[in-house]
Amino acid sequence: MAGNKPTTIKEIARKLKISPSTVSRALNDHPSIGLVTTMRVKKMAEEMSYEPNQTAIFFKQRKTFTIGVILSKLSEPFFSEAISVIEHVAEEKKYTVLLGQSLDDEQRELNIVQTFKKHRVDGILVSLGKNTGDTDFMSVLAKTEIPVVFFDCVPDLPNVHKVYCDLSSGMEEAISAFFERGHHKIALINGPESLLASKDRTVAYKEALAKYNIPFDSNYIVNTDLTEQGNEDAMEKLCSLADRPSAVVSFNDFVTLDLIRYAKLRGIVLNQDMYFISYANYPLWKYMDNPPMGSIEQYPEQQAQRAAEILFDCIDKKEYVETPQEVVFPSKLVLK
Amino acid sequence: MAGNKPTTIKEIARKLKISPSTVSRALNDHPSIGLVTTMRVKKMAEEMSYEPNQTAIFFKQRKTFTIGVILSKLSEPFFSEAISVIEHVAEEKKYTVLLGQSLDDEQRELNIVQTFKKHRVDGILVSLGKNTGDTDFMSVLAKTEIPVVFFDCVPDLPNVHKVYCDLSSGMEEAISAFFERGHHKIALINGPESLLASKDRTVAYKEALAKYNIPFDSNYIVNTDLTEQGNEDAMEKLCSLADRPSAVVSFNDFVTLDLIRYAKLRGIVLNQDMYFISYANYPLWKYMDNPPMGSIEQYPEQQAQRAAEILFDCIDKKEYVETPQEVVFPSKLVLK
DNA sequence: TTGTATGCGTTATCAG
DNA sequence: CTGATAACGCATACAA
Repeated sequence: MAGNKPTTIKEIARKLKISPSTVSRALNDHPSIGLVTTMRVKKMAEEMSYEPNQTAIFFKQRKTFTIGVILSKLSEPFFSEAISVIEHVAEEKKYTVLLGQSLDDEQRELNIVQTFKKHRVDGILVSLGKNTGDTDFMSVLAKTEIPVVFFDCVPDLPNVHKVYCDLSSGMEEAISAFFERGHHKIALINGPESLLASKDRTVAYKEALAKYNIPFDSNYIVNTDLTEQGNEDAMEKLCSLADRPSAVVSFNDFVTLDLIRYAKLRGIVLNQDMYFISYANYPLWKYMDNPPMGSIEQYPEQQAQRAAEILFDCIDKKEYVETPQEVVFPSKLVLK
Repeated sequence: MAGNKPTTIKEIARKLKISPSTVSRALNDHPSIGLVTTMRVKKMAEEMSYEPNQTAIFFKQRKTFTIGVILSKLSEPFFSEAISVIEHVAEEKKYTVLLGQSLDDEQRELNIVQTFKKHRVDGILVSLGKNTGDTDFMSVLAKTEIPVVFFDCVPDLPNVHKVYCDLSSGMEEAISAFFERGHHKIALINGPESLLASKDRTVAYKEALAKYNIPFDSNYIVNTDLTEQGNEDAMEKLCSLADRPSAVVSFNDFVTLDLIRYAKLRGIVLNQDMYFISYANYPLWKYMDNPPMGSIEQYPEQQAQRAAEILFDCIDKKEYVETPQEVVFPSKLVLK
């Protein structure tokens, strides 16, 4: 734990009796520097355990080789998988990842962006919080030169880069799977109405019902605030209907966990009295004795991969990203 | 998306026909600057939408207000919980978090440290990878002035700050719980032998057995490499013993998931033919129809909280951290 | 092939 | 109270 100040280029130069610029160039393998000099410099740098001061370099180059990632929370497997991919892509590009969890709080989200701006990140990847009203957030972001790519939870705006999953294909497959098995009373337990993701599910649900000529019953859509209590309440509402549904598409796997648990309390037998399909396709079902009928894959890795690639192409000023990119993956039902 | 270069202090100064230093001071509420001037400057800064260039400030102040966090992987709830706490503490101190997942690969771990050093992070929090031999990693880290605090997976070294969970108390409680229920054939499915965490478990296991006068049988300790296959192999080994154990302490909850699954395939009835207790206390058991007997809580939040606090105290050069801190939380059995 | 000079944006020191 | 100047460490245009 010696108190040595870090070595600088100047010191190497002095020791070698050459100019700092030569040292700088040698260290950066500048072609105009003689091989011998280069070697000498590198050797000395090694000896003096020189470490370039990146803060100086960042400052000078107006680049930080850092990207910021904003997502709701890492405890959701979707995001922990996504960030792993992002980190991996970043690593290959010699970039580092600054992390910000919004916890679905819009104010936090705004703070994170401000912090990222201060830190002069070279780019930002965002999955919007579940309660984010587009407007404020976007206006803060718009005022910046920093390239931004949205993924998963994307704003309903043109002129931004976004990568997301089309929920409707999965919904269609879910309703189809239910229908084929004779279900006609199919409910939707949806997230908060304010949420774009919820709206999309509602639209997709109605469309899919229509496709199979199942009449839409507004009692069959209930909302949850995604808390345990909210999930149970939603389930209770459905169960107490005179015409109880035999199949449920739920907002996501976490919600379904609560639904199944609650159903059991109510004496409802899973995959007999009631069938479930939810979004996310989390790995947890594999270990359940009695998993729900299916889950809809939303491809976190692929989304993250594409989003990161687009972001880096923005940073590298590739031409094609001058027009807003919109990449849509179809979601896909996976039967359990 | 205007191509405006960010405003600088100089430009504000020029516009106001005063010197850059005055602007700087006004912006920082320096007491020696007149109220009027301060106001004028701030107003102009606002108008020109001035944003301080942090990279310049970092450079000058030799501080980045960034800490690096190295952990094995975020898909483990332990770490996603830990990082949330860390982020929270960092946020309060106006710090940002740089993320690095080692994925239990020592080479990656080393690269991450190098990157963090380059980025001149003000401090590093590390939970060592499961396969990390202390030596290399530590020597890289030792050569740095950057304060480091280890948590959870800590090196077996003095002279470093570390926060971790004492696995033996939980083990003792687990063996006790088994013993009270009449089990005498208690096995340990442990992680790789190379791992400190494994060694600790082995020691604790033997000690606890001794306490209850249960003779130690070396056949009752089997190792897994923590892959699904490894877990199944370990289980297979135990099951094929002439004197099959009736109770198992396993490395962690994820391993137990595989064990239970495999036990079922073998026709072994959970909580009847065989009982399980594992480390981690992940929230998943709540949703299982037939959970294992218990799980041992390792307090990710508390560990992360203390580790982060100590790190920031190092950064702030609090006196007490001049001597290496060692904080140990007891682990605790939670019956399901 | 190498050296010299300059500037990135900010703040601290010293003068006024 | 305010202004001029230097300095942080590095990269680069220009000179030699």
